[in-house]
Amino acid sequence: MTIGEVSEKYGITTDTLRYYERIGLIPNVPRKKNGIRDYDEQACKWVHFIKCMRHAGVQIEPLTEYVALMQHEGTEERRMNILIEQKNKLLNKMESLQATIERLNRKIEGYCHKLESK
Amino acid sequence: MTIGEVSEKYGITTDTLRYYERIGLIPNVPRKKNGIRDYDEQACKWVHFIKCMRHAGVQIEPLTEYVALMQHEGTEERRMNILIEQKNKLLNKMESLQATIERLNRKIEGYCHKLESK
DNA sequence: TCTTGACTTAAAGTCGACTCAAACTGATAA
DNA sequence: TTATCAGTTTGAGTCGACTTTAAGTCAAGA
Repeated sequence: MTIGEVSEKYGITTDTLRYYERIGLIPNVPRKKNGIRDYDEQACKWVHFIKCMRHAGVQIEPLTEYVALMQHEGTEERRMNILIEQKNKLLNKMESLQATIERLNRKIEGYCHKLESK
Repeated sequence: MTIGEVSEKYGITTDTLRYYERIGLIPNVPRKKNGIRDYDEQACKWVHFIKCMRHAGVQIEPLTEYVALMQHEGTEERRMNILIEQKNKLLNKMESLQATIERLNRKIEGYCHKLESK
């Protein structure tokens, strides 16, 4: 799979894909003889994973750390801890998101009444 | 209330409070004769609202627009629309957050089993 | 009176995360 | 054969959201 196809498939620009690879977010992308990227299933899975995490707002740094650890055995516990920490951050976000949505709903309700009664 | 007290109360640096005011996020902050800010209840409410919204990731631009509209009557519908749009964005975020948390949970589960069985 | 500390402004700097530009290669279609 | 297109690299530029800095004012305490 070329970089263009991967870009299409996951909705990430080729620039960003190359950038991610450069900083160590997408490991082991195979190349053809001429140096052109030829994503295999593994690489695609990484792209998908990273896309998902970034979309939820997980920072790049913990992700690069996790990806780096994946290249070595015996790092399972550290990897898990990274995932747990990030999950907790997302849970906190969920809460404040929830609270804010409710707050917005109350405000919106208020406007509905005002506009109706005119 | 001085800017220092407001900063303390809401956990926002004085720098950020002044920045917010400059770009129109906190309207009508009263001043003493010597030009020093003296936040009243109204101003504090704005600070609280903005803090809450920013914390949930609402962008500054729609917030400045909303704040600006609040200075004029007859803009209720436009204000409401801004709030609705932002709420929908937050709902989308919630969904992808939810999905990502579940994904992380499954991965973490996997590591748990691996580590236990050692 | 001197110093300390909280306040003031406007402009420049920083940070994370891309995004674009320049200068290149190599394959294919008109 | 020319030009078009997808790909390559590295370094610089951009964007949103602050954050720091420089250069000052003002009031209170030692």
